[in-house]
Amino acid sequence: MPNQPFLSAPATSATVALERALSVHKPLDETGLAAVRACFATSVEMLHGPGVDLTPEFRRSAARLVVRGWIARGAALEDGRRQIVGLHLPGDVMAAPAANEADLSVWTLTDAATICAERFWREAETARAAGQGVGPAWNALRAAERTRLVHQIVRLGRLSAFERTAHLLVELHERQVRVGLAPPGEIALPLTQDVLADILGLSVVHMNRTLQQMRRRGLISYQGGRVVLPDPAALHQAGRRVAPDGQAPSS
Amino acid sequence: MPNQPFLSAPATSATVALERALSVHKPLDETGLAAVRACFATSVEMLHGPGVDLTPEFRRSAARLVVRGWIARGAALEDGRRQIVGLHLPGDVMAAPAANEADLSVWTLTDAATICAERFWREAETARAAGQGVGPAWNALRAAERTRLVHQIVRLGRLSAFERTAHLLVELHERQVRVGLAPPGEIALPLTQDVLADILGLSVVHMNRTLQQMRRRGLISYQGGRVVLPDPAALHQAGRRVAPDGQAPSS
DNA sequence: CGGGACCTTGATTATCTTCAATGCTAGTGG
DNA sequence: CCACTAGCATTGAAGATAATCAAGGTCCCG
Repeated sequence: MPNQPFLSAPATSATVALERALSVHKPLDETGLAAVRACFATSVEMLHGPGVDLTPEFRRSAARLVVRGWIARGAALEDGRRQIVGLHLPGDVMAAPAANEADLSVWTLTDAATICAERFWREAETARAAGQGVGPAWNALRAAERTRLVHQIVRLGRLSAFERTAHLLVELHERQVRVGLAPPGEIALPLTQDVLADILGLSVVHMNRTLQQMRRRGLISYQGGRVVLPDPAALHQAGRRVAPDGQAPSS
Repeated sequence: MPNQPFLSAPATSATVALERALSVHKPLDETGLAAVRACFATSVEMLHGPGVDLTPEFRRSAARLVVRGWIARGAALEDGRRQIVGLHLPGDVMAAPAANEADLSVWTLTDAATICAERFWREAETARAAGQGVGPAWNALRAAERTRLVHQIVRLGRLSAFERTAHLLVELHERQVRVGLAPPGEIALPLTQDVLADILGLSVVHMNRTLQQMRRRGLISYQGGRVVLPDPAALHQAGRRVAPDGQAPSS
């Protein structure tokens, strides 16, 4: 259990995922591309094992780019309950939990690699205020992050366990397909049901049963951290309607 | 039911609440004060009745300052379910729902007055990127808004109805006391239990019973839109622990 | 007085949690 | 190679929490 981060080779291509994410809004030209890369030129990738608290990293840099792996941001209550607020995927720029979010922490869910993004953050924010360069794209990324928070609230507040699950999977699907992390109809999901439960505000047991229900209905199938969505549209529909407790088709 | 907004006198002092909110971080000097006021000098206050959708207003201006009244931002599902994502109080600057938040809407909960804040928004964002003028204060306000979203997620995901209610009340209390909207130990709460239920992801019936429970335990008392908190610390505690179903002390 | 908005109550049902096992698989050390 | 363990998925049973359904009740207002 490597609690101690390792250093890795200086990474010039570590920004590939970020470049893709920014390009979703509008493809970056050569100048923009170079500017983004320059922000990470002197930085060194840091490797983290799974289940590692990233708070120490954030003490040194207030923003980090996810190069590889899945990272969770969430709160842990005194009595052991845990709520994951959002997920960070490769290409995401994570801000350190703010001072008024002292109860929040950020930790790795899988093996992961991150890199300091303070310089990029500053430059992107400036560009945003000016509406120049990566500004609009960066703005779109930040807006998408906020929208995900809002969706999380609606999920937890008003959707049933079944709907929540479908809704989350659809969101992850769109998010991954958009930046090329997964082909259409598939999701990379290297998460235990335990973690999924903490995202969706459910108990592990109920999470398990809900996933079984979705499999029985043929909405999903999965193995080894890879989820297949035979009919994304149907799943999308399931995320916005109350799911009647239908009979299992098998015998 | 005035669905049509009225115009009111040009408002120079409409920014009082905003000035207070900004000053929480660091008192504004004369220059800063003047700069803020200048952003609203030529604007006209707009009056809205309760229960009015503000989407049309946002079509004309992407940001509005709440001068008076309570405003909700939330999503309505096709089948009638409704989840309020956040509340806007006097002094808040509301951004129009983003393009990727098409399912979101903003509506008044009480009589309200708003004013266009596009110019202020632009200037504040510039100041923020530069770290000058109202930049830091504006940054703090925006961070606080994000923190409230996060808290909302934790509430809905992992707190019981009782805890949720306590947690929300504590948050509203701190928020109002900070900007002088309520004296310590009190909260202005001009909301129906129906609306509270839509904030906390509960049914109206259960909302009602939960509030009764809190009253029976002496944690709150209220009448006419004004909640009294005899012991804010106890309420705060109630927001972070599972509430055992104790007996009512009366009789 | 009637109507509407809101609060309250009781009874019933559904959803979800908790508790307690069991099984499976991969990794580990003998 | 095999017992041994740890982490994860799964299952059944029981219980808690919250939703739903269906009435009343109160207050205010036209």
